[in-house]
This record gives sequence, structure tokens and C-alpha cells, in this order.
Amino acid sequence: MARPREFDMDTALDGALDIFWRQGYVATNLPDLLMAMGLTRGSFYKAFRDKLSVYIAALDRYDDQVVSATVATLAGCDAGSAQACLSVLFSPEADARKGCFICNAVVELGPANETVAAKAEAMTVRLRNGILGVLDRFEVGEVGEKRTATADLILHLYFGHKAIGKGGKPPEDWSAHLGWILGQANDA
Amino acid sequence: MARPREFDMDTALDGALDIFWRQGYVATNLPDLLMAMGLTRGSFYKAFRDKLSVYIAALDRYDDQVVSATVATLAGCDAGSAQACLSVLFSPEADARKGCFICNAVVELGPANETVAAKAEAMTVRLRNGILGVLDRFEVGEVGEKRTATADLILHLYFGHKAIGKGGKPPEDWSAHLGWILGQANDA
DNA sequence: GCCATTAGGAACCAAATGGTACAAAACAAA
DNA sequence: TTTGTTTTGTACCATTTGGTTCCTAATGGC
Repeated sequence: MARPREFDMDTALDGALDIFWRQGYVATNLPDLLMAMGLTRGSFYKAFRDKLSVYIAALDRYDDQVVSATVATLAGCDAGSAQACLSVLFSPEADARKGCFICNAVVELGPANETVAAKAEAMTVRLRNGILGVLDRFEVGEVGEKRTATADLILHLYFGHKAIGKGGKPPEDWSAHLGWILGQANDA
Repeated sequence: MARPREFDMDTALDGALDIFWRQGYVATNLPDLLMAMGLTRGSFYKAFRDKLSVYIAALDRYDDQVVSATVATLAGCDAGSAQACLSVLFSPEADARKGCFICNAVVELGPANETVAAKAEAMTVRLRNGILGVLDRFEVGEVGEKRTATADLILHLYFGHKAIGKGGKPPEDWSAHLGWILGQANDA
């Protein structure tokens, strides 16, 4: 009935996520964004409302791809210990300088944009629940309150780990620290 | 011999630090910055080179004021345990939504500005050494390698704590977690 | 092959940005 | 009081920004 679009929506959003993740919102101007998405101005504004809405779409895509994959890995882990399952959160990454997109979004747009702040908060909760699920599965910490505290602790550590990574420190293996925390949670 | 400046340099820099810390670099336009610093365009460009140089001056001021105070508190702490001394890093703050200026700087300008990245790195090292000093003083962890790893762990936790705070979660008391980590470091 | 409909592309635009120029004012020394 | 110097404030400017317009091209149903 009409001319079909030539670009692939998922590919374009992946490109947007990558460059926003890497450079942030304002540091990515429209030409940069268009290049990363592989489309031109006309197609861009035909398919999306504006730059901010694409950023929010990238945030959603991060949720669908990265956060979901992480949570699924945590849930489906068949390793023998909580430490082994949770270590996926701290494994060295190819491009650690990108940091954590959730943290980046909170820092840059969170204070000024309620939608961004809310989505970041939701993703944070998803991660926390994923961690908590592992602790529950392995019965780390006897009582519920202690478990949630431990989950929070690991979540904080995760964010800190990502923040340091964005700062440029070479990624290290932090799984040993997990052992400490989990061991202590069981002892207490 | 000439007309003296009417504004106080330290007060102006404090204002710049506050608004940059709170809003970030790009979200703070020149009128905002001038308002926060309490001076007008002419005075601004007479006293400073440009907006970026003021941001970097604010970074230095953060180092001089906040980081130095934290390090000094850690060094001068006469409490009876490492946990008590280190808990200052996690005490609830009046305005947690500002987050950690080091992390904010790394996220927003670090990837594009080498000076900012270097200064942030230097402050990170200062904090780490401050933590390490406490561990050394209380002989937490038998060997040096273990101590530095523990210091890194606490530093990561600190950054994560600040990141969560900027996200808007109500600040909680995390000193208990310190106990776990430190206890485990001694046990291992 | 026609035609309605939509994508693609380039020229264009208004607004906001950081930064500059310059004149007036305030001060200190002589 | 005069003079030289520096601050202050306002008007102005060039550039970059995200966003719009509008024309052309391509497609699929009839």
C-alpha cells in the first residue's frame, strides 16, 4: 500500500543505545545520533518524535536487552553457589568505559526528567530482585530482612563497580569479594 | 590603585560547585551559573576564562573541601574500630540527590575531557588511600594485598552508595554492612 | 500503468547557547 | 581633583542546536 521503511528499527535502536550509553545524552548531537542509527534526518523524524523520545526508547531497549539478560542469567544459573551465580555481575566486560547505562541516565537526566528517573528506578528494582532471587534460592542469610540487606549491598557494589569501570580503571575480577559478603551473611 | 572586585572568590566558587554538583555541566547554562555564583557576565569573563574552566575549578574545590575533609576525618578518627571510622563514608547526608561529584564528573565529562578524567581519578585515589590508612591503622586484613582489596571493595561500595542516593532512594545507614566486610577481611 | 501513501533527503529555520565589546562606574594613588 | 586602572553591567554577536518543510522517490494495491 505504501513504501516500506528501508531501515531496521531494532538495528537503529541498538545504534542509539550504544552511542547514548557511550557518550551520554547532550554530548551526542543529532548528526552523531543519526550516524549511529544509520538513518537520515527525514527518516528519523518520520519514525520518532524527537531526540529525547529516542533516548527513552534506548533506555527501554537497555531494559529489554541488558537488564533482562542479566536477570535471566541470574535466574537460570545452575552453578552450585550463590557466589558463582552472582559473579556474572562483576565479570570483566569488553567495553567497561561505557559504564552502567542506568547510572549514566540517573546522573545526566534523572534530576531533570521524571520519566528517565522512573525507568532507571524500575530497572534498579529489577536487578535487585534478580540478586535477591539468587540469595533466596541458595538460602543465603537466614531471615528475609538480612537477605534484602545483602541484596542491597551487592547491588550497591555492582553500581560502584560500573562507576569505577567508566572512570577507566582496568576491570578486575571481584568475585572474591562476593565470597566475603555472602560468607558473612551466612555467619551473622 | 584600581577598583577592587566586589564579589568573594570562594563564595562564587562554592556556588558554582553547588550547582554543577546538583545539575551537571550542560544542564547548567550560563544564566544559571551566574545566578549561582552571584555575579554578572562581565565579572564572570573578567575573572574566569570560560565555563569549562570554572567547572574544573569547582572540581578542584570539591577536592579541597569535600575530599580533603573526608580524608582528614578518616585519618584523624579516634574511634575504637575501623567500622566506626569508615562509617563516615556512609552517613546519611542532607542532600543525597546531588550524588558524588566525582562520579557525576566521570559520567558526564570524563569520556570527552582528559583533565576532568585525570582529576577524578586523582580524587578517587585519595579516597582509596584514606580508606586504606584506616585499615592499616586497625590492622584489618593480615597482609597488604588483602588490605588493598578490602579498601577497593569499600571504595566501590561508597560509589555505589552515592549513585543510589542520586537516584533518589532514601538514604539508609549502611554501617552494618561495613561490619560484615571488615569482619570477613579479618577472618579470611 | 495509475495512484494513494509513505520513506528519504536536503535546504531551511527559530531559538538558545557560550562568548565578546564597550561604555560607565568605582576605586586608589598622586 | 585628576588620572590610570580595573570591575561591572548591558548590549550584542556568531555558532550550534534540535526541529520543520517540502519535494522527490519508491512501493503495493487496484
